[in-house]
Amino acid sequence: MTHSEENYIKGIYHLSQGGKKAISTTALAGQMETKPSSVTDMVKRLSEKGLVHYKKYQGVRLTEQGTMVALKVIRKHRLWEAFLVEKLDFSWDEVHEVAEQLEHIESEKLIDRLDALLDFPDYDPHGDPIPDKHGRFKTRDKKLLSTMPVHSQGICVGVKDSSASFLKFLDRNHIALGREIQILDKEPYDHSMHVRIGDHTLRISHQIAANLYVKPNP
Amino acid sequence: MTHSEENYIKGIYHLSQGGKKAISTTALAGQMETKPSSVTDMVKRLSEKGLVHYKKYQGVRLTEQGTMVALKVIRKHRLWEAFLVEKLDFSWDEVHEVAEQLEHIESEKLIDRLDALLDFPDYDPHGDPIPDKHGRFKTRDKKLLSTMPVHSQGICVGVKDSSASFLKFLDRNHIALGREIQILDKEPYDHSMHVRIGDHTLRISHQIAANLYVKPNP
DNA sequence: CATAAAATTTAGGCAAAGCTAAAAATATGT
DNA sequence: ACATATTTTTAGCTTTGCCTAAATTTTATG
Repeated sequence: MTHSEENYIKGIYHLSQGGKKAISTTALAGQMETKPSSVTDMVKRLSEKGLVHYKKYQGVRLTEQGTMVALKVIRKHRLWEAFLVEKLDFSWDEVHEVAEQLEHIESEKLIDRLDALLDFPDYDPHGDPIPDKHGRFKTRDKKLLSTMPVHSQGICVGVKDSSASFLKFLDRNHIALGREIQILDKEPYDHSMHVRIGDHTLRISHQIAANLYVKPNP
Repeated sequence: MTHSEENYIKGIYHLSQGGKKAISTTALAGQMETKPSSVTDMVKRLSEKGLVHYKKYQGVRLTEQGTMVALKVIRKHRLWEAFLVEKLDFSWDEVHEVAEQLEHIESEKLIDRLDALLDFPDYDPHGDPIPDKHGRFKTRDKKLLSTMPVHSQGICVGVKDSSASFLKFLDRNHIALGREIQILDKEPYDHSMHVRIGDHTLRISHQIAANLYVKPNP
């Protein structure tokens, strides 16, 4: 498997999340930041290797085998992110780029030892689940902050957008995974909200609330 | 820089060790396990990028810039090897392949943090010096065991051949870096020798002795 | 339902990195 | 010194992965 092939597989997997319909060439081109014609080329190669189902003009879907490849790459990516944060003191907005490179290193032993070194973590620094070596992972009860009712509260457990700019915004506002968050008030007009994080409060736009996952308190 | 370019630069550096003469196309092809015609192609590219001096039929030499690139790749390679042994319990015969991949990861921060995590090691698991971030490294007083006189003794500090088979041989015979070694006797006929390692003795062929570095006791 | 718009594929090219076979330059041996 | 052997380069082809432009298929619209 080339790096490029692995990246396409991962791209298809991400676009497929929450829906098992075929992914369009254009959508995949968008994800991969490339041209549709390049996608067509690659998708044919992947199809010949049995990693995707592909019929002309019908879009693309991962095969069983392709899904396993995707989960392996994602496992590596997320374990490396955890390593960078836990062992090398990277901040959570710095890890993605480096993990994009590290995820292509081929060594089962390496990744299993890394897993052990980190004490078999279930989630990466952004709250995304880390598949185990068989591709299984824990899903957790979480909702976007924007979907929660006034006065409800919970624990911040993940981000939907993991861009550096969003993560830095969260840092500046003392919002970190594991923190308790409570919705004090919601503004119907623009859907902004007033929240309490730990012991101080702030106003949050809808865009922010729609990218932060919270595990609601029962 | 592509991985392939980095590998060629590293290959030229290794062949240049102990001698500043130009490296022949054939020699480099041997090192890179490729054909001379492929070497010619690559060497032209590297020359255009200012990484090597190259004149047709005259062989190739690293420029100042090329040498810095080589030292950076070697630094990464050796730091990763140290990491694999120290933190992930790899044995010294398992690290090379994985480090060949890891050495191409591009992130200054990553490599500096790794250096710190390992407490700024001077040598890798095979006893080779690790260049610092400016390309400087410590050389140490060492001789091949085969060149040392009868009754002399010293400490094992490195290997010339770091193939898995040689390293496994050393393991099986309780020869590890840091161990004291003493030459009890030399056989003039085949240059084999009788040595003491720690508190037991064994017979060693010339081929073994010619691949083990020892720091002689004064 | 015909036709325009959008999506997709094909065709043809390019650069990297390799290969083989042939040509050219250098080295070697008598 | 000259013929031969060896080394090195060139030329032309392959694959991967991308591109643009053109052709084709699907979809959407009046």
